[in-house]
Amino acid sequence: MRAEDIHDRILANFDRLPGQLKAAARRLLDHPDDVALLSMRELAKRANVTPATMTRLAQRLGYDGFEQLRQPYADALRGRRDTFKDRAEGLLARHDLDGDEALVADTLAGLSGHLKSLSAPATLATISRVADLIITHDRLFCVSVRSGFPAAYLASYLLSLIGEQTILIDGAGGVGLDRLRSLTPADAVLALTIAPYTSLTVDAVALAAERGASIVAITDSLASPIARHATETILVPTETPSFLQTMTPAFVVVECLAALVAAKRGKSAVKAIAELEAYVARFGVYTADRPTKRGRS
Amino acid sequence: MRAEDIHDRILANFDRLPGQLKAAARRLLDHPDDVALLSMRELAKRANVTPATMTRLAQRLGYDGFEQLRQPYADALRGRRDTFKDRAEGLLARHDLDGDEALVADTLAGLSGHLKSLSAPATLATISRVADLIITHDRLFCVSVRSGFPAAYLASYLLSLIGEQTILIDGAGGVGLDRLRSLTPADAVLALTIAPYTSLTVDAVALAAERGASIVAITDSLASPIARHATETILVPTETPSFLQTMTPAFVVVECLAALVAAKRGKSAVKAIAELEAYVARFGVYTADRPTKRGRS
DNA sequence: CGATAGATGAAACATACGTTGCAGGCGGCT
DNA sequence: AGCCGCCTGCAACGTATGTTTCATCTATCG
Repeated sequence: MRAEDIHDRILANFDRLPGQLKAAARRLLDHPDDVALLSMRELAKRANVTPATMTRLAQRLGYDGFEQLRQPYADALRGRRDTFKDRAEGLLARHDLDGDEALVADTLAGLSGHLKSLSAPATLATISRVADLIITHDRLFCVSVRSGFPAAYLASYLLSLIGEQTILIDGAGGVGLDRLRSLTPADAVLALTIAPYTSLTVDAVALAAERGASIVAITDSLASPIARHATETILVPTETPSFLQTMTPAFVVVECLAALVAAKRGKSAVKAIAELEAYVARFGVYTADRPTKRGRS
Repeated sequence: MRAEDIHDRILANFDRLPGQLKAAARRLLDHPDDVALLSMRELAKRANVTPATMTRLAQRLGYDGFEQLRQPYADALRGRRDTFKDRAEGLLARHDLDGDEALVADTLAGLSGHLKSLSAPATLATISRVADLIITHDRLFCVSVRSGFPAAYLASYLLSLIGEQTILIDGAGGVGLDRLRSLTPADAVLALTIAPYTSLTVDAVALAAERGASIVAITDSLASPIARHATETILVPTETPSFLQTMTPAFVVVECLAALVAAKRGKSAVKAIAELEAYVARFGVYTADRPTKRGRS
């Protein structure tokens, strides 16, 4: 039930309400923000009404008590962004109750909510700035290991595809951060880690900060050790109904960044792809078995 | 004093804060809405912290008590409500977004639609069957290169995390498909490629079919060369507003599979994670700078 | 007019709140 | 090693919360 529904319900019965309840109801309609942010007693005082009246209003509207009535107002203030909260009770229980498919459906619904939260104006603006930042720097070093590695790899892969100079740092072969030696202020670093934070990524950012390179942090909190050194920080949600965390929002951010850089580069990006494809085709990387002529990667 | 100022103040002192206060402060940074809408005790519980710690944090930041700290967060919430309402009214009128942000917003909207299409009953059922298939086989070989590689890596990483036997085949080091030599009908192969299809992946599937292994194909068409040999096929959409294709749906499918397998494995999955974390901690893979001492969110 | 059902306010109630004092524990310093 | 200082969890405190009870008041109808 949403706060607006409560308002509808109030208005439907408004004329039939006795005087004091009417005054109380009016207060809710006129100052919805107060409902979640003030105590019920304070609310009653401002409506010139006894505390008991507020409880009675809630009951008259069909709720057990005032607390139940308050909740929708709180949700409205949040912008109803937590999709997971109500179902985050254990994964195992859910599996027993509703079956596999319910778990998957919940996960998908939650991710959908996360994507929506990424389109908050502030995040959009940050992503756009980061795309510019990538374009205006010589090289982009992508750093991440473990769960964050797929996104870093994808950033490196896609941006290379469209002609950017990128270097993937994943600690493979035990070379650690050796490749960061050549960092200059003309370079940028894209670092990605969520709690628990990986040392390699954190060290890379610290080093990059020392060298004066620009730093883009994709992470889960402003308090993250990599966020505090970063030029730009993109915060990504990671909660799922399971105890595993999701990297999908980070992955999506990377895809958006690539699309944005491609758009800004325009024709030169398309040309870079065409060249690479021709180059790669000679080595038989791709099969001849293509479904139609439309596809490309 | 505004909530943002508080955040600045927190970040300025963050490194100097003792562990528990850090965990508490982190909660404020990451969930500012909760500060005004939840009780302090509830807030403390969610940060895995004693109620007293919250009071102490407020005092350390220069406030008399928690109530004083809460007020700015409440103000911020009231202020934002108006801007939210304004946006909700002209949501489709995205003209105010500049080109960059519109592109990102469109991409996100498209992905959101793709996620919804994944929750079609048929797809849900397939994913569930694949999870069972993984559990009932000895080992899982994850095969993919190029754009699909992140998803294959993630599958291998997550499933290993929860105790499954997985082997990642990515052609690194030029060893190609050598590791598939040991394939038996008791093994399963998770293969992933979209048009243009990569030879390595297609060859791997052909080989696996010969050997009688079970095959899960994540791909973009029933006509895909890997779909035709597959025991189970999961179709993923790949279109975006850009000329780049998206791997996000495939990535999401993998995360769902991992969650499902974890749920089916139950406690043994949790135990596997705990063991691995203890193991890995000895090598300093993770920094000490963790949000709480107990747990992952 | 008297009876009665509903509305109202005051006060009592159990509960949860935010805070504080205390004692144990850990790490850094001489 | 021994000391000191700072964290930290626990338990208790006084207070404010939301609810309920009860007595009083009001309005309506026979």
